[in-house]
Amino acid sequence: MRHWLIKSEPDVFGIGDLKRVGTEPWDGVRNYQARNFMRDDMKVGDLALFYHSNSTPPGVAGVARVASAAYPDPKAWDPKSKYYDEKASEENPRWFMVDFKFVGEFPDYVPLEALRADPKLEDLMILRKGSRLSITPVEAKHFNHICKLGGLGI
DNA sequence: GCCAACGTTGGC
DNA sequence: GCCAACGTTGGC
Repeated sequence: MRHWLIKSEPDVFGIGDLKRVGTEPWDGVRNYQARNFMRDDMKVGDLALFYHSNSTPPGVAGVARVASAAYPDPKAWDPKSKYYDEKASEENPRWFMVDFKFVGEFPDYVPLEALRADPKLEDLMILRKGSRLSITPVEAKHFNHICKLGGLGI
């Protein structure tokens, strides 16, 4: 099993929203690297850290599980959607997504500052300068360590 | 609101 | 294939 970190703005969709709805299609990803991770590498059952970006403070809020194989993102060919892409179509979808299922919310929110301060997380991808990728792979040891910081036993 | 860093687009 | 211009991300 692989581990991931997914970013979301809590003002738009946060861990509380995922808890409420249970399962959510992760649509709107419009970055090729992130798409490739979902389409080619994610497997049902993989676990992901749920990161709150653009929040005060930013940090990891909980855990989600990959709940579907990748499938085309229909918003890509919906002209009314803000995720519309004129080069995508049902025949040639271009953008893919998976569903995420709520696993748990951290009893102890882990702020970005705590991630940065932790020598064990030195090479975590999102801590690299200029890292903006919304979906990144995470090593199992890092995943487990962050869950521990969050007070969630998986 | 600022702005550094990055990805994408399109002219050439 | 280069690269300038542009748009976006996301911390601060």
